[in-house]
Amino acid sequence: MSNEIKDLNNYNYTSSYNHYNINNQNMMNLPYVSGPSTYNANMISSSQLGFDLPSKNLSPQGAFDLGFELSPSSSDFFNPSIDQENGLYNAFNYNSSHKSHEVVGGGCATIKSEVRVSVSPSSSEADHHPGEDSGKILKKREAGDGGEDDQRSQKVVKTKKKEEKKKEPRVSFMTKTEVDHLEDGYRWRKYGQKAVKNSPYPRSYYRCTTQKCNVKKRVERSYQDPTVVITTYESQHNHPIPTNRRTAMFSGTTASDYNPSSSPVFSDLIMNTPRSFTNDDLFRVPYASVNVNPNYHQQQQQGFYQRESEFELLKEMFPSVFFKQEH
DNA sequence: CGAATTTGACCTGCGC
DNA sequence: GCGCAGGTCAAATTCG
Repeated sequence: MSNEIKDLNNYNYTSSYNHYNINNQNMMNLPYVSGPSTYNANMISSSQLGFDLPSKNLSPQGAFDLGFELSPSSSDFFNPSIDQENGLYNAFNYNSSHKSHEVVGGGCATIKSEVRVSVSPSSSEADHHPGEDSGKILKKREAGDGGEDDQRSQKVVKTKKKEEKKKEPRVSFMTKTEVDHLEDGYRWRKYGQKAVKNSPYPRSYYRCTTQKCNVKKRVERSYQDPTVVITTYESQHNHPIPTNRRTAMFSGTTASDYNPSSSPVFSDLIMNTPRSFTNDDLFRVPYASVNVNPNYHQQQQQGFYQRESEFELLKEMFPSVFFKQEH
């Protein structure tokens, strides 16, 4: 079975693939996860994010079930038929030229999927503490009132912010979809939208609507391939998926079923991310990616920041991915 | 009518 | 210091 997955995902292409640079942002060297997905009744009931794990760790079930709900009529995933020599660029070309709308009317169809994941320990904008936003607001309001005490407290806040910023984990996914905002089981409120430089597509900012949950996500479309949506999650959910979620995730997974160690919905990736990323050694550069592809891993061992520990880190980042495989 | 989205203004960090 | 870009706020608007 794992061989099947291998074939489906063209594991061979990974070496060049992993160096794909999207949007000229710092999300380069994105490790990716890929695998066949199953659409079932308008929902991914069993999507395999085939982390390129050592095959012994990769169960036929796939790395985990991807918790996105995708409208079959409006989305598809990366087609993993990649030119090995030219990497993902060719993947994009491939997709645009082949119009991979092999999707997926009614019933059930298995398609190939590909999602990239980037893990970052830092963020440009952190606000993982409830008070942070309010602090900002405070600043804003106080700017009008003035006051030296205010300015002093602002400085303190600023310093604290800086320290906190560095610890916020980020996870980025690249998904080939026509839907900008992918359902992941949680409830999000859009709080902003900005034009992105060099891109015709705006970036949308969402915040988890659950009280005291400070998870944010950014959604933007790649200007290089408009069919690719880059979703970046920041921080960790501190709550299960909302119970009354109309779009409860596959196989009836709801909050009542919630079990961080066993319900491998996409959201768990966030939820189970480590408490913090304080190990700067693991991340010497912003967005240093963790690539768990075995080939890539071997190839990059002589690199600067590809180390064994990164594999371990990813394990920690995605426990539901790794530990599920073990049995 | 409450919740969610839109959107212009504002804040912050960074490079020059 | 200035300008730019990213990120956030919050009033206005739209939606269900």
